[in-house]
Amino acid sequence: MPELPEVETIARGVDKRVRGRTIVSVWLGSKPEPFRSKAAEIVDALTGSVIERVHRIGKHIVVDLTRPNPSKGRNARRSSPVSDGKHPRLDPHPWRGQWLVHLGMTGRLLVCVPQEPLPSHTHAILELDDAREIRFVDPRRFGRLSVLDLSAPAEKPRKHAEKKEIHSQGFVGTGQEPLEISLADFRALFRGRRTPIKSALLNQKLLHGVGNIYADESLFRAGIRPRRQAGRLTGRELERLHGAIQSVLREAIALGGSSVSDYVDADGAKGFFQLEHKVYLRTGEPCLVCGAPIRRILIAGRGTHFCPHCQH
DNA sequence: CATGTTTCCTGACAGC
DNA sequence: TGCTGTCAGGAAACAT
Repeated sequence: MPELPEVETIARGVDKRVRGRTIVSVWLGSKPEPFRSKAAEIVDALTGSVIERVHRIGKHIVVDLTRPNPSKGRNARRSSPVSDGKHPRLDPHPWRGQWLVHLGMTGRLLVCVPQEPLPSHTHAILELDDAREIRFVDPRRFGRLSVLDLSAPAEKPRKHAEKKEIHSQGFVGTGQEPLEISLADFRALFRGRRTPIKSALLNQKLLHGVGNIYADESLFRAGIRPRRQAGRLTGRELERLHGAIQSVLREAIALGGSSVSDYVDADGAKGFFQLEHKVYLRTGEPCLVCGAPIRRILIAGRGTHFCPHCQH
């Protein structure tokens, strides 16, 4: 299941491969679940657009798009410079947009040549101008695709804008970045919350990017039991947790993420952080620090792994 | 508002 | 072998 380190790995890989390319055509599958925007809006936003950059915010892959010469009437601008046919000048006011990809549980974003056999559960294909394509594949269909039109008038709030996920400059995510948040802000996130710390870590409106694997691994590293009330952790414990989350995520990114179930990066390569897991999916196995059997409980419907001896 | 529960999906796996 | 049932889990929708 792709969490922050996996999404970061994929975004970097896709960026390296497709930055600067133009999307020539778009195919979307007929299953509706993966599409958060209307199919026509996705096709409109992507077709003919240049991929300026691919990056990560929370668990979302964000693809920045521009289109120097809008073709659709809705996007046309009076100020579009007229090309002289020889010198395609840079438009000072290009159409701008973003393609947002959430991989859910089983989503993949792959860059390959069209000759590569098409996996089943392929929901979107973007043909590029260098005869390669970007494929979105997701068997379980928990993943989501959407587009943002950043050139739309700012007066009328865009979709999701009221949820404060969208800034005028684009998608900003649902919560705070775990790798950037200060200790003071981190502490403030949990103040007064009675929910278990594990649930709070999974809440994307607080921190975004941490999922089940890294919540469990971080709590183990910080020596904190997952059922502890978030608001009752001591300052010292929150400081350990803040450090644990950041070190776990950084190490995982360095190893290309964790390949459990079927996670692969943009090249189809696996990560290696699953070899470093201390508690996740190790139910009944001895703790690597003290030897006590790792326990598994259910919190907020999620399998939660911890060492009953090392975590308090 | 805060928190807990249900729902969506398919592949993997257990049991017969 | 092949069927059926169960389960996992991110996040939105719904309930309390």
